[in-house]
Amino acid sequence: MTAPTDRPASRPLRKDAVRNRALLIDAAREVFADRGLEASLDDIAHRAGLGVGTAYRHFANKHELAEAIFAEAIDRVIELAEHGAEAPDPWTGIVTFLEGTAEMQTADRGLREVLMGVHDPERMERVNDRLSPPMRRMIERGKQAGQIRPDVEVTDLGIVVLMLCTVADVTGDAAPDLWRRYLPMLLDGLRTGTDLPVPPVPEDVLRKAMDSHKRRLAKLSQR
Amino acid sequence: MTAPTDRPASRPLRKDAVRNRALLIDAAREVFADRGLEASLDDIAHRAGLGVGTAYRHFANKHELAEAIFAEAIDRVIELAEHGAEAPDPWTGIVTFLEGTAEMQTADRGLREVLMGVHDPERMERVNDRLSPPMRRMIERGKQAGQIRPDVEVTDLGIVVLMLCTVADVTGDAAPDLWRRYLPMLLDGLRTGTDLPVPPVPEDVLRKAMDSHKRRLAKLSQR
Amino acid sequence: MTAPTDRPASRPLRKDAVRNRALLIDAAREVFADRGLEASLDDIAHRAGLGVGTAYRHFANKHELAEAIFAEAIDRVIELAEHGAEAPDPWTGIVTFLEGTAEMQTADRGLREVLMGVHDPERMERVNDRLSPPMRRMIERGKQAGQIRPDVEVTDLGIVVLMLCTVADVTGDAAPDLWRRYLPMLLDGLRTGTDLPVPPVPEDVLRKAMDSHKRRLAKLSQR
Amino acid sequence: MTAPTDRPASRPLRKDAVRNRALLIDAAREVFADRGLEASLDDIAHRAGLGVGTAYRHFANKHELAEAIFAEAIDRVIELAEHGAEAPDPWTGIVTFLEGTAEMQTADRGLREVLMGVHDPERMERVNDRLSPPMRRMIERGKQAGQIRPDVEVTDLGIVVLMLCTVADVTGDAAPDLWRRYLPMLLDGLRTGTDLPVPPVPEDVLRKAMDSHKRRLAKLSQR
DNA sequence: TATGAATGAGAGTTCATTCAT
DNA sequence: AATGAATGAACTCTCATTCAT
Repeated sequence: MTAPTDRPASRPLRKDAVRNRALLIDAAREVFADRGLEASLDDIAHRAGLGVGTAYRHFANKHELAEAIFAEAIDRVIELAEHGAEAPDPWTGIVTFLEGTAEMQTADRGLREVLMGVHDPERMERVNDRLSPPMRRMIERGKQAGQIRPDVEVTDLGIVVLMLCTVADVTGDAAPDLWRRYLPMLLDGLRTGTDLPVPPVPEDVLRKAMDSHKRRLAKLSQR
Repeated sequence: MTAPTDRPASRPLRKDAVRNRALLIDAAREVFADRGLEASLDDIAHRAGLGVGTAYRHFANKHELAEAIFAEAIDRVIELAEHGAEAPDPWTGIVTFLEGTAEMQTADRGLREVLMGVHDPERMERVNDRLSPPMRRMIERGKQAGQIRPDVEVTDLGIVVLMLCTVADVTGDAAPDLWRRYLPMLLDGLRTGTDLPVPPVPEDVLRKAMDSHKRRLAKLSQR
Repeated sequence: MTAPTDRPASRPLRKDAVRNRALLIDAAREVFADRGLEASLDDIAHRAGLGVGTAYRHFANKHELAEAIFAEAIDRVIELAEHGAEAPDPWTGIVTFLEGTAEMQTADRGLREVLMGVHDPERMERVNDRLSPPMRRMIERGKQAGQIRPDVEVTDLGIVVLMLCTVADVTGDAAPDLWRRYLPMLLDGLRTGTDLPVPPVPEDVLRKAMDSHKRRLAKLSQR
Repeated sequence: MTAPTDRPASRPLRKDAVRNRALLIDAAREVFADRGLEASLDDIAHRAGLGVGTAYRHFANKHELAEAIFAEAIDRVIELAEHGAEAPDPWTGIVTFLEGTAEMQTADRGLREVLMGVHDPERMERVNDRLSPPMRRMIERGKQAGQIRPDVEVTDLGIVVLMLCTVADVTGDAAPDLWRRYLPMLLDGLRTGTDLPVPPVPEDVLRKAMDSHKRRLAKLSQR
């Protein structure tokens, strides 16, 4: 019997177990921040002052640990999207969403990697399932308000985030705010600008593409 | 070292070595393109029809092999930059450079990864030394022609490439041309657009940042 | 040890313990029957609705738990032997004993494995101490009645059971009754048949042999 | 690239590699003999004075190593069957086959385990494919000569071997010849004897049964 | 010089057993 | 007394790198 990750609400976990789970998550955050998702569970466990087995009691595998760490962050990203979709002014909503997302990812390399895909594809699918609707709404509302060009699609929003994410990923601590320099460029692209020569990716195609991208990267963290 | 400098008629050995080096690089390109930088040296050597040992005669490391590939590709990127810097119309030069670079990276996953940074920082340094001047010229000429906004810097060009590169990396075979959709956005950003709220990164800062980024990623290939 | 010997009205605790012991044995039987002796104690405990720790309160080892099961089953086997030894017709007694034993083992994979030796040798010793006398009596009576050839020994009976047991073990659910096909062969062997070219094993030799056999197999369950 | 087990005849393996392969096989034989098939590859490699990696260069996994060790022995068992099938007197052929097989298994615990099924089911399948025809011929010829009762089937022969094998497995070194005592019993069963109350297993059913038996046991050696 | 065999650290994972709650 | 969290050794397998042939 493994991976109690989603215990439906059964027994509320012993006090020391709670503490150790927290220790593990803290340690994982630190270690992942230091050395990225390729760090070994052994290292994480020992940084937490615990044995490997304990890590495996709490998380079925590395994947789940990473998930646990970033679940919360992902929740907040989704919240950001939902807020963005409900903002009084659609355009402001989009800008706020993109800024917020980029800010979060700037602050946390682990999160960046996770959102860029070094992760379990299936769980990612679910994340996308939650992220798509508000993003779609943002776009729709922007179009209706004449703020977004008609040929923009949901996937464009995702790609924009991705590009900003890359900037943050590369500049890292050295220039943590550089992405802000490119945000307006991309916003302009969404809003006006010259014609876009290539049509957007259909959403399912993008998902599949990202899946295989992730699957590849995932091997790294799985080992 | 046996009778080194001057082997009158028996240079064929040298030729063999050259051929093997080429075979290795080709094989590495193929294998990396297929399976990314996590492919094993064994696989690469065998794809080249050689033994692992031979690979190690030519390259001290998996690192160096990747570098070699990088080197060749970078040579072509630098050529592209130099052509771009000499184009009759500065703006066209820039566009052509960016398109060419992105095209190259689209075609080869390994190259993408390598250019995105899984690499030896020092060699990268030298690459930048060669890439900077033409890129700087492109920008300067563009500014003089009034085609590029005055606050754009060399580093911006690099970042733009990086962002396009990410698009290609994620969409992969599923939508190999999608990056073209975002190129105009970013070109617009370079040309006109709203103000850029954050100043560009000084070049040395970016270099350092990318260095550490690379160092982190490099661990993957080192294993 | 708190106020041990004499707890006047509060014996319920003791009752609980008895119940839990039974629960564990039942669960172990089921799980072992399903998945063999390689099942984990965790699984068994949970099937019993108890914690692992509780299992360890009752049984020092996975060993001992298996023993406990063995013990109960062996009790029944011994009963079978005793009945067989007292049957009005000696031959019928033997046949009934062999059939009954084989039937029991057919029904329960765990029991089969346990009786085939994955077990603590010392406890086994004691089992043999109890099993030998009735088996010996069966043989003696059979000989006196002229139903059993004179050179048959107690150990032969054990070996015959073992052979039938193997048949059941291998055919499993696919042909749970196949062993019945071979029982008459072996019965014939006990009764008449050509000369047996090799003398029977002295009982102590067989015991030692089985001991080491068991010791080897026991490692499997010890892990 | 792994498991050169069946290299078609490519390069003939380096001299030291041949030596090490032999060392590994010897070590495996010893270790398996000592501690059974559950011994770890690590242990075997070190007993051979080699690193684990070397073991994995020669054999894709534990299975293949065991196979390699017993491949030869299995070949000899099959030869025995083929000789048995061609003996001038059918009955003598059968007896010789059974005796020979039992003798071989008596001498080698590892072989016993392998033939009893602690092994890769698929390869076992192939063994059976080679063993069935001669065994079938033995039976057919025996029946035609009136030496074998008409309701005996190929599977019976296999089961008989199995039973003898068990005897040898349990008595081990203590009474290595005891199985000979039971061979005549079973031979009588094949030849005359009382009616067999249960029909023989169809061959495919037995195979499936043994497969699942093996699969279960295989887990032990696979870990 | 080229080869590929050998190495061994290291990764992920499991589970019998102990021990704090 | 019962629980289940913690432990860590053990196991299989991979791969960058070295070195004998």
